This record gives sequence, structure tokens and C-alpha cells, in this order.
Amino acid sequence: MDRRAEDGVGDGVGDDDRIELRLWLRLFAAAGLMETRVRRHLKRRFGATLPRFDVLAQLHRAPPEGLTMGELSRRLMVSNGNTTGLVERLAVEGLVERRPDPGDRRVQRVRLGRAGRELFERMVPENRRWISDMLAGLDSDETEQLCRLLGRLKQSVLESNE
Amino acid sequence: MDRRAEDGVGDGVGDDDRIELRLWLRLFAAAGLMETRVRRHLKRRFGATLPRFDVLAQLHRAPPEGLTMGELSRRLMVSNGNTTGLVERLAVEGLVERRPDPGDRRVQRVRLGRAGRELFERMVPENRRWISDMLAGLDSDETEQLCRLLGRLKQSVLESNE
DNA sequence: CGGCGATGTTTTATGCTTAAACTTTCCCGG
DNA sequence: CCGGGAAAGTTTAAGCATAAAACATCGCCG
Repeated sequence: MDRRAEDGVGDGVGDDDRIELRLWLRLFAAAGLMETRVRRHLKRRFGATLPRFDVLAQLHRAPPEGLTMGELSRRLMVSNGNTTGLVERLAVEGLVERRPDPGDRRVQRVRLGRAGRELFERMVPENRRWISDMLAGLDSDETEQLCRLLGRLKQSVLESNE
Repeated sequence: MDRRAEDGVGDGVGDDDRIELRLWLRLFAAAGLMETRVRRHLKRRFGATLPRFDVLAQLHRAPPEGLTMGELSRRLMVSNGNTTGLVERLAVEGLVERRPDPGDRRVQRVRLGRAGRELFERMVPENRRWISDMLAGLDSDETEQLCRLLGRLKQSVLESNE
């Protein structure tokens, strides 16, 4: 009944906290909006999902011998178990190839199959256009500024311990 | 075979596309990093998850008679089915109360229980500190600029049709 | 050699998320 | 009345995600 400090119009706390929270909420909202759009486009045009697209993108830029599961997980910034499932589904669809490493029997190597490569290369220009459309309201100065500040933000988050 | 424009060092396309893609990737990465941290903190300190926190936050700022399932879904920007499951789990834990609307038998009203209110009010200051820590590397000018540009970005995404 | 800690991957349990199908209830025009 | 949409919510099937435990293999030290 008498709590309102965190509801947006209170004034008992310094503005720093307020603007930081707002930044976080806006970041979250903007990223979510864009992600939802990209996901919808991917599904509609290619019957694909964002995580699958990310896997294809990583494998596309990987050396021809492919990546280990662990390396792929690290690059996708997801858990190992998650990667196992993603690659499994992509392998069933014939988009990626998975084979044991000859030198180390613990290791699985994954690389893009022909179908996966072709699909990804059809996706790239469309993806670029979707992003471009969503950023059309920003002029090139704003785009550059925002890109720079997001880099600084990422750095700040990584430097904050734990 | 001869496609390489999107791999990062090609030169056939204007820089605009490149910086826009980079902006998107950085936004995605930064938001994901922060989200992961917040999720970990929530779990460690309160055994809670981010979606649950979001539900509590929406109910906390709602009128005392609570929200309908549909209104809650809209505010959380998630599907109705998702909300059903979330509220179900929170109700089992005794944090929220769900009761049929007397006027319209299709409608369920949800509101914060005492335990839910107390839990949320313990979460708020800690959440604020986590965010603050992650933004510690930005000075107040950068924070304000970034917040402003994220607002512009959100606007741009919403204005891009479809 | 033989054990043992380190490393790479999968499995398991749980939870979040959506789209689409479905159920129930409301309301409105005949 | 009543018949047919429209609206509110739930269920279902599939996928994504994590942490933690289990499993398999490696490399090394004694």
C-alpha cells in the first residue's frame, strides 16, 4: 500500500539506480523484440530456429575439419548438454556431420554438411536485411554510437567479478 | 564456393550492413550475459528464476484486486499458455493466489500472496545492486547515452513494419 | 604397469517458451 | 430464446536451456 519507490515515479533514491534499472529494462526489451522478429522470420522463411542458425553460423566460419563439441559450446555460449541436443537434431536433418576424432576417442568433431552450407548461405542475406530494416530508424551516427556503447557495456559486465 | 562476403573480412558490401550486424550481435551478447548473471543470482540467493521474478514484479505493481491471466500475459509479453504454467507453479509454492472472477466465469484473477510480496520486496534491492555492479564500468554519461539510444532502438524496431 | 585426477561428452531432471488445438463462457443479432 | 462467432484460458507437442551427475577416455606419476 505504501511502497512505491521502485514503481517509476518515486523520488527517495538517487537517480543513478533508476537510470541503471531503466537501461537494463530497455536492453532486455530491445533485445527481446529483435530476437522475436528474427525468430519469426527464420521460421517463416526457412522453418529454422535461432539456435540452429547460430550453430550453422559458427560451423560456417570454422576450419574445414570442424569443431569439437566443447569448442562449439564455448562459441555459442551455451552448455555442453544443450549443444549435444542441437547438433543431434541438425544431424538428423542432414545439415551437419558428426564423427569421432581419430586421435582422441573422447572427442566428437562436427562440421557443416553440403545441405547445411547451402541453407546457411541462403539465410545470410535475408538475415542482414531483417536487421537492417529494424535499425532503419537510427541514423549512422546513432548506429555507430550504440554499437560502441554496447561494446563498452559488454566489457563492463565481463569485468564485474562473478 | 565463391561466397565469402559475410565472413568478416570481405569487401564487396558497404560498411553499413557490417556495423548493423555487429550492433545486433553485441546487443544479443550483452543482453544474454546480463540475463545469465541475473538468473544465476536469483537462483543462488532466492531459489527463483527470472520469469518468476517478472511475474512477481508485475503483480506487485498491479491493483490490489490483481490481474487477469490475459492481462498478465500481455504485460509479461509471453504467451497465454506460458503464463498458465508460471502461475500454476507460483501458486503451488504459495506465492500467488488465483481465483475465478465472480463476474465472468472465463476469467481467472491472480494476485500476490503475502509470502510473494515479502519475497519480492527482499529481491528488489539485491536486483538493483546486481545491475549496478554490472554497469560499474560505464560512467554516468555513457549510461545516459546508452539508455537513450536503446530507447531509440526500441522505437525503430517497433516502427519497422511486420 | 596401475591408479587417478583431468578432460570431453552425454544423460537426467527440471523449467521456460511457443504455436496450435481445444474447452468453456460470453454476447449479440435475429 | 438461440445460434454462431469472439474471447479467456488450458492443454499438448516440440524445442531450447541449465545444472548436476554419470560415463568414457586420456595422460601422467610413481
